[in-house]
Amino acid sequence: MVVRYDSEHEEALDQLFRALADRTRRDILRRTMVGEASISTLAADYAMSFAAVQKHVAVLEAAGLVVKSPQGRERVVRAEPERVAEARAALAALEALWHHRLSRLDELFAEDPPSPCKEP
Amino acid sequence: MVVRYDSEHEEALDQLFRALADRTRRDILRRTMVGEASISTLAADYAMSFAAVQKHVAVLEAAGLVVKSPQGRERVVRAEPERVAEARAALAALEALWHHRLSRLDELFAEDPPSPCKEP
DNA sequence: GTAACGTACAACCATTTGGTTGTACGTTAG
DNA sequence: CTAACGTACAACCAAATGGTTGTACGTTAC
Repeated sequence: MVVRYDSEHEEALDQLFRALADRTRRDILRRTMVGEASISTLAADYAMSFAAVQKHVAVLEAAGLVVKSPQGRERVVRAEPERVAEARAALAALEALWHHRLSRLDELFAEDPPSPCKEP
Repeated sequence: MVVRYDSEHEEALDQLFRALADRTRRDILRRTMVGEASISTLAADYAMSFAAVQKHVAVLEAAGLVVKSPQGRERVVRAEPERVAEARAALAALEALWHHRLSRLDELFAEDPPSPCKEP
């Protein structure tokens, strides 16, 4: 386990979190979580050009958070919840370090009973 | 509950996820989760200038993921696990939409028993 | 067949980001 | 006291980001 932190995985996390760091993209993600929608349907609700929304969807797709599939003359977008779960797992791993730290502190207390911490 | 999505909260999430979208910053976060460290201690391990690391710490601090406190002639950095938890909660909320969708599908199956889906 | 729709993609622009170097300032060690 | 250390901050630069408009192309409706 000396691999430190796998560069590919880190790159994937960069993409994941960057994709999540935009409110329009998070909103698209929410909407496509609830149910799939075409790009133009999505675009209709934002105060920006169709092309801009198209780019946001592309960013989400590159991050694996969303998949586009052709359906008639439109492309239908649906969210990929597993990918969101991956991001969440990465955060959980971060928090785990904290808990590990706490348990190290516990160890100190446990291994050091001769410490005179009793009340007088 | 018509507030759609609170703009301030969304801005905070933008900052949070953007701060997390950089491997150096995630690494700093990991290290300061395990135990606090001075900025120069942190900087020593990266192939970039001290000022660059200083900026990364500033981004983490602005996102609330880390706090700096003066200690002698150095500034000691420690992580703020609650903030990571907030980001994780936001992702969990996203995933919850997916589960909600599944339960809606369940409702359909439950509410629509007369649907003639039997095999012939 | 033609018009309208939905999408893709290129070119362009302003702003932000991630990095650099250089300078200044407080604190501690010797 | 002075030198070295740790930090802050400004100015600058290249590249990425988030947006625009314009053009082209396949599909559907009529």
